[in-house]
Amino acid sequence: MVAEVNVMRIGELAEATGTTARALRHYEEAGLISSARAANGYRVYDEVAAVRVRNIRHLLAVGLTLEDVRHFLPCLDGDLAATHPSEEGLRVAWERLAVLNERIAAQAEVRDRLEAALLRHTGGRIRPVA
Amino acid sequence: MVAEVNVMRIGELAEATGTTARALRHYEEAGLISSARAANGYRVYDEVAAVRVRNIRHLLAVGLTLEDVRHFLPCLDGDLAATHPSEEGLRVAWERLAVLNERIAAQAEVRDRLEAALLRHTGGRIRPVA
DNA sequence: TGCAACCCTGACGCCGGCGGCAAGGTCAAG
DNA sequence: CTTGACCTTGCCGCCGGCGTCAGGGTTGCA
Repeated sequence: MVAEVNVMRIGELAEATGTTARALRHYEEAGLISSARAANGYRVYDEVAAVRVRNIRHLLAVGLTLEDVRHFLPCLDGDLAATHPSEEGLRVAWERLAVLNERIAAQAEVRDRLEAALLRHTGGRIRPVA
Repeated sequence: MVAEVNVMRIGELAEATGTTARALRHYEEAGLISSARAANGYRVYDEVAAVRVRNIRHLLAVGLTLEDVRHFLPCLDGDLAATHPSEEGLRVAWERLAVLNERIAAQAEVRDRLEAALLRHTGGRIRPVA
């Protein structure tokens, strides 16, 4: 018997993965997911797509960009946590980590300057935030 | 005797303050600086403008936005470090500091997640950044 | 006289991940 | 038949601080 796969449309997939139809179309436009089409033109997905989207969302949530995620294409359909990521993926992720670190450091430096200036102007007395 | 003030055009002011003519027009458009006009339509500035622009740049450099700087308008023409800033200015600056802190914290959280994920995938061995 | 170096206004581009609207087509339920 | 909930493509908006054209005018100097 051929098991009928759990066919879903974009709205269902969005709800199942905690995102929106708009975002899913965006991921498709970015080349991260693909879709079959029903006779009426509607996008049709199977349950593997849900895994894929959840993996994409996970990678985005840890600070990667859509461009970065593209390098993870080969391992998006499995269990990301269990899968041994490709050298490519690791390299991209480490680079992204470095970028995040730089960005955070730059902002922290700015923050420190502002804080120092405020402390000078308040004579060192601590001032409430709001 | 009426001391002739050091009249300068936008290019000179830009160079004197370490910025660009485009930025100065932008500040003017944002209502942060004003300019007199020569007969030919060129913007004309005095040396007070240079102080003002340097103060603006300083505030931007410590993380304020152009919108924030607007609240400092009354004290932009003097020595910012020596001037006692207005309650208004202090309030805005403390709020901005809070915003910066939140933003940095959010990004740091993301960074930590990515780092943790990478450390898991490399078995805890430390991996070089580049 | 002609050129280079200034200046002007107005307007689009950028970066990223979508949100949201317009202007439709599709389909099941009542 | 109609309503309403879905779906489609396409495109502008956002946030911020400008960069960078385009398409002009103005000036000093050789």
